[in-house]
Amino acid sequence: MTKTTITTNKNKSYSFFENVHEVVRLIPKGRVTTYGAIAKYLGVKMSARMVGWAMNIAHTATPKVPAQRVVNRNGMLTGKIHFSTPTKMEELLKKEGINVIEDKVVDFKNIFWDPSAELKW
DNA sequence: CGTGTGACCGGCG
DNA sequence: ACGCCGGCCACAC
Repeated sequence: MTKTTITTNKNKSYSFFENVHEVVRLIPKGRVTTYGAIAKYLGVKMSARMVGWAMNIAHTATPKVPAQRVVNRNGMLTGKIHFSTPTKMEELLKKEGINVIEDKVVDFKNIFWDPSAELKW
């Protein structure tokens, strides 16, 4: 669905968005990652903003992208505002076993999942 | 077609 | 130590 026509043609080169969404979907349950990590994995570590922008249309992407597993460098749920409800992101994370306090992931560095380190190409 | 923006990150003052 | 500003790429208007 979603005839938004990202690339108009079925070119083999997938959009940057598709790549980001795919990586986010690869995040194991109970783990979180950062925009910078995803950007770095995609080869654009400097452009972490693009990852965030990709998440902006995450709700339009299919299948649903677990954007709740993506947080900023500080482990804070920066993108929770863009969810259906401001607390939706926190609830989803808690359901996955991730404890969230003050919109921040508890023991973030411990449950941090680096695609570059785990996937290693 | 050109400009602006965007859920960030990192460096510099 | 804190605050500000620049930067990168892609999409929407």
